[in-house]
Amino acid sequence: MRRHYGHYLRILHGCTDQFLSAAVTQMDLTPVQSRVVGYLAHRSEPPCAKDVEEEFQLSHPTVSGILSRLEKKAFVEFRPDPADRRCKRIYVLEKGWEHIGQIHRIINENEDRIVDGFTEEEKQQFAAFLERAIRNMGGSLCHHKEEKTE
Amino acid sequence: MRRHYGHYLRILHGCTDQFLSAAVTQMDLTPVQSRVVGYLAHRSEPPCAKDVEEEFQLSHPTVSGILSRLEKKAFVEFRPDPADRRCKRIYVLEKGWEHIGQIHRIINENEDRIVDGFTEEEKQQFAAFLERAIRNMGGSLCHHKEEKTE
DNA sequence: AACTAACGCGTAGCTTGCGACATATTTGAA
DNA sequence: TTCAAATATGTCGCAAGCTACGCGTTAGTT
Repeated sequence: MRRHYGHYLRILHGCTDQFLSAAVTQMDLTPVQSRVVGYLAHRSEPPCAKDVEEEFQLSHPTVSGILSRLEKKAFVEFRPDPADRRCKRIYVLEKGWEHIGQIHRIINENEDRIVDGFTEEEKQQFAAFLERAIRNMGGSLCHHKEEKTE
Repeated sequence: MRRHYGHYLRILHGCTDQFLSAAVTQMDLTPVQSRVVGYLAHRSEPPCAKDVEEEFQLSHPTVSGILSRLEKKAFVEFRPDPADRRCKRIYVLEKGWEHIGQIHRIINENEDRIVDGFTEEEKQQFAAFLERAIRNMGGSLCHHKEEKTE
């Protein structure tokens, strides 16, 4: 029996994005923007654009656009790295910090919703399947070493 | 332990799209366009845009754009439905039929790659997890009643 | 028959995704 | 030291995703 993993993945990704969208628009953020702010905030060292690219497996023009829109809305700010003038370090500003708690809450609710009704074992299996599939497709996972906990 | 299903889904969707992209660009198609042509071709009745929206769970402006680009490239053609003047039926043209075999082959290869190394049972579980997650997020699956087999 | 609601589609304007090309900086090797 | 390669970013132009709005057609109600 032929299954449609790619088709399902496309649809599921769309649903989760829509769900996230509904919850973060009130903060003047889009789904990806909220994820990026969440990532930036949990890092102890202010990352540069390249780090965001790797974490989210996105191309640099994509990340560049997301960050510049976050800058325009005063969620983040760029400051040159004195040690390497090619990099621009990304600093989360007040407007970003204000919403961090809610952003994490919303993202966590979203995660819980995806696997609602799953047993703990099923959740573990699902995550493992996703990781295996990502590796099959040549993707990589930066292992997200929770530098800051809140 | 907190897991990152949404993050993983985003990345996995990106990887599969890239993989598909590399394989279908030679036919002058994008990943979504190839999936849509595949869908249109396996239907016995020429569907209208609304059917595509439901099958792919996409908004109508998105589908409208995809279809008009396929029309511009002469993969498909629109003809008014005499019974309902609101609808435009979508007909696959020669240029579309030429590539159908290869499109299905590429999509199937893609599916196989996603679950490479999975046992039959794991494949079944993975598909079931995806379906459950889609329903959790309010999505629906048109049950894809393979009208045409080739 | 008339009117309203639901439906299918079109368009505008935005964000997000990409490849391709260009620029400036850093690093490493000759 | 010098020069090439690798690195980080900028920008352009496109496809794909959305919401919000509008327009004509169909269907259902009275």
